[in-house]
Amino acid sequence: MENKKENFSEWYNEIITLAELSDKRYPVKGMNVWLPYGWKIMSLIDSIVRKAVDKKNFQEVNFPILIGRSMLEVEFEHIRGFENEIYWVTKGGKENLEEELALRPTSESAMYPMFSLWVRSHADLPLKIYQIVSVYRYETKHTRSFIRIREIHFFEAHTAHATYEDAEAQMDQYKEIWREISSQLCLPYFYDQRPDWDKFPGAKYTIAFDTVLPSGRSLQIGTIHQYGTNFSKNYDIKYLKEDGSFDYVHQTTYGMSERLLAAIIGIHGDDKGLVLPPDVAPIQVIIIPIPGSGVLEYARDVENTLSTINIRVKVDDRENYTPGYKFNDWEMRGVPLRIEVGEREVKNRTLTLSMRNIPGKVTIERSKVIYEVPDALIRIREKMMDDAQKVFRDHVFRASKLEDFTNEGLITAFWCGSKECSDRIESETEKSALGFMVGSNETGKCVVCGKEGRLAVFSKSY
RNA sequence: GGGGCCGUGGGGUAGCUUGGUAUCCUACGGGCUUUGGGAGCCUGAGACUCCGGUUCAAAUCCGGACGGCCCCA
Repeated sequence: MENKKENFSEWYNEIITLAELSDKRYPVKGMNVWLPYGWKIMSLIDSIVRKAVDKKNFQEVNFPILIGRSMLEVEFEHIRGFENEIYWVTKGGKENLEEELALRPTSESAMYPMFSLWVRSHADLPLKIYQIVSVYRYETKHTRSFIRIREIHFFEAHTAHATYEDAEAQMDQYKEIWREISSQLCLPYFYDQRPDWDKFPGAKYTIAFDTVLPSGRSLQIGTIHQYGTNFSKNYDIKYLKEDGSFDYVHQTTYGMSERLLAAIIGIHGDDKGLVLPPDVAPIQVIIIPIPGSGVLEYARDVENTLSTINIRVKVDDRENYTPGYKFNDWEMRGVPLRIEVGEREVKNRTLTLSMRNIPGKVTIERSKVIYEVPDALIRIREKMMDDAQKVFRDHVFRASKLEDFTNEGLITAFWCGSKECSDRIESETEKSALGFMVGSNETGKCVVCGKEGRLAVFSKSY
């Protein structure tokens, strides 16, 4: 196994193959074959997301993958932001299509013509929907599993509101949703308001959730966008107000992808392999029987008990592998909690527990398993969050001048907000502006030009 | 966008300079045996990315396609 700190890129690739998350041999560039274990983790991430947004009254929908050229090509900056990375379907069988069809790169242009039909009056607002689907982007930069791919597993929420204030309140609610999701995935982050030249095409403004991987490069793991009326004016989404007049709706979106999985792999993994947050572990508890009389029955009994309290548990009863092999195997796959049972445990009515991210083994009484196991899973999650926060803090550096931009990681510094100063920083340090740090009111002199600026975050990003 | 490196069983590789029999590790099937931190022995199956060229003969040399990796903008 590669060394994670020294050789992050190689380590990352290797663990994806070893843990059987995806099969990289598919012969079309940028396409990911999800293997059962990887897909299960992603599905668990999706269900956490679903639960969090459902609670806020979002409704799940599913739009078509194909978008007519005329729907996409409403004349404004949205399409120009994507035109270089759209896959086009130009033929049906042997015939050229009368209107070419795009594989959605994101779904605004698919959804908003329908929004225009759905929204009649203020009583239809707010409209809050989401979908979890594949979107397609013809990436020209080199692809990387779960980080830069051409078929993206995409969560996208879209809303429409009567007023800008309502849309702003939605932006705050997104942050509340993200706080819940990120704590279950144990992911630390900054909120950065993207510079105008880097915001989502068509948006009024974009706030990104940025984290950092052990390579020192930042990874955008989520974005929320305020559209104002930019899209509703182009897609004609109007509603009848109480006073009888018409007005355009104000819109927002929220996007995330399998980069969440990339962040989990990169941030929590170690030189033994994956470390999965209990909430997304396909197997939360693995029971390893050490062969002996009565052991297997004892193990299965514990498995049944844990199943009844909805723990994802499995007995590894493979006969052709030694316990030592199984220990290493499941640690590599990131299973949070292991229970060892042998004749010793059977005789004493005990269980031996080993937590993936906490050294040592502890012995508990068999009769207390339904309390001890959930408790251990909580401790594992808390430790993961603490460790991740610590590493994140260790990768954030404060700079007061350009010469301080030397560290591998996120740099915080004052910046006037101009493109010229950001370009200068990029050419001299390879790091570019992720944007102003949201939530900070600190002001000071721009590290480049010396004009009045605000606290911003810089990094080399994926 | 520009430049460089590379494609050999499922994975990792040797062989390529100097053309002729394809190496090892691992994983996989069968058998015996073992099992409290990656056991051992026996045995079996499995590969030169594709298309074209040179040649008596191509994994090896030449051209192209496809795919992968890295660096710079």
